[in-house]
Amino acid sequence: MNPGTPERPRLSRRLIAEAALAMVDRRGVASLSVRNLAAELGAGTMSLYRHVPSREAIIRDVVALLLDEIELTAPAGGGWPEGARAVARSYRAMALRHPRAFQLVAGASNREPPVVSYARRLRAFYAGLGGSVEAFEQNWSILDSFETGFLLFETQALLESPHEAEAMDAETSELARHMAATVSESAYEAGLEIIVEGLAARLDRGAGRL
Amino acid sequence: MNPGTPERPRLSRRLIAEAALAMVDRRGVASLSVRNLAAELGAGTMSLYRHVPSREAIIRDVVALLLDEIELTAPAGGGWPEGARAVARSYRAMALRHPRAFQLVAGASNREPPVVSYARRLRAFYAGLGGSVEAFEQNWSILDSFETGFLLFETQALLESPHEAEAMDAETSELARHMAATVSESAYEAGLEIIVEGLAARLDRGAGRL
DNA sequence: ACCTGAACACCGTTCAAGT
DNA sequence: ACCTGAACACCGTTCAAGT
Repeated sequence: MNPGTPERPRLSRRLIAEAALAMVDRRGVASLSVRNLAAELGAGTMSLYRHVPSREAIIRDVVALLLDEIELTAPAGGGWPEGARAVARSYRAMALRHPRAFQLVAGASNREPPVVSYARRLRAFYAGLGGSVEAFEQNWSILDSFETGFLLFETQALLESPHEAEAMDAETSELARHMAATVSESAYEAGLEIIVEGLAARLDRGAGRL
Repeated sequence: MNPGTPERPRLSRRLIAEAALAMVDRRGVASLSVRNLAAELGAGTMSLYRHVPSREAIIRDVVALLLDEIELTAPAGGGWPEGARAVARSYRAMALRHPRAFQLVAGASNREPPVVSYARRLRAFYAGLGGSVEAFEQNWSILDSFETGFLLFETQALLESPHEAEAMDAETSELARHMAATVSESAYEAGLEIIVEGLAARLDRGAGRL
């Protein structure tokens, strides 16, 4: 049992990613430094570089963890619109679980391996729903843009406590309050409905090709 | 005329913001350091702090410059839908002029003064169009989320040269190409049309309240 | 062979010394 | 009074010295 040695689990790329996500969730992206992370893991700074090539790679791994939390399941027989709604809700649930980390998802390039592999999962999911893969590929960016943009605003609003009305005049703080109130579950659902119905109508008219 | 002294214009908050935007446009957000910026302006690092309180404040000023580039004008008599389309196109034109800087706009909090004052301009613009200010406030986040999310993807795609297919297998690079192709002017117009029409239908049904 | 401390080239910002 | 260089407390990463 080697008593005296602390029971710290052995370093691995996965463990580093999980600790990084926990750190971002707790203290924000700015606090994620290789040095802080190593200290948190009880390791020397350079030991992390045995498992991971750079800070950027750690962030990519965090994005992969977050995208993996999105569940791709839908009620049977609902077709692609019901599938799109289910994914949108699972995406939002992930964002609200990780409001400080969500900006990493929004900022991730579509070229990064974790994003590409999420796109692959998503395509297979739509194919399994009986939808046209081609239609999915032509239109997913419209729905995804709305979801990502909305959740970026909503997670930001979530993190800003209302006590910040310090140096604001009455009209400004009223406007700020109004803006914060427009990002809500019902607004998300309303936008989702408009786009899903709009895309369905376009596809029915055979105008799905951009 | 004081010959021998270089004809460098005197430092000001505005000049610093403009130089910062130029630097981000040219070399990206990561390159924007107070030290680099001061060197570019031919000043000592600490001289900037006479005009601006922090790096974060400089970034806020850059966001203000970018939001000021969005033109709020619409063809007369078109009502709010025509106004929304005009703003959306002007927003996109700004984003494409500043693909590297756009992430600063997307990442800006709705609480920051430049964003609040842009919201104020926008509200006045819609009011002038004869639209209901209340309906605008209830629904702007849906349209704005789509636009911001889409432009975030499009500006990212714009900056990634296609030569990056290095370590990708054939299927992955094909998927990446597909994803990049879905962010285009016609996709933006399609999404815009779906949302504007959807919001118009909701408002006609009196369901504008979220 | 594997691990990691020291060192390098950067940061943003404080503060006191310079004019 | 105004300006700013030196210094402080950080970064990510390289590299060579340690085991």
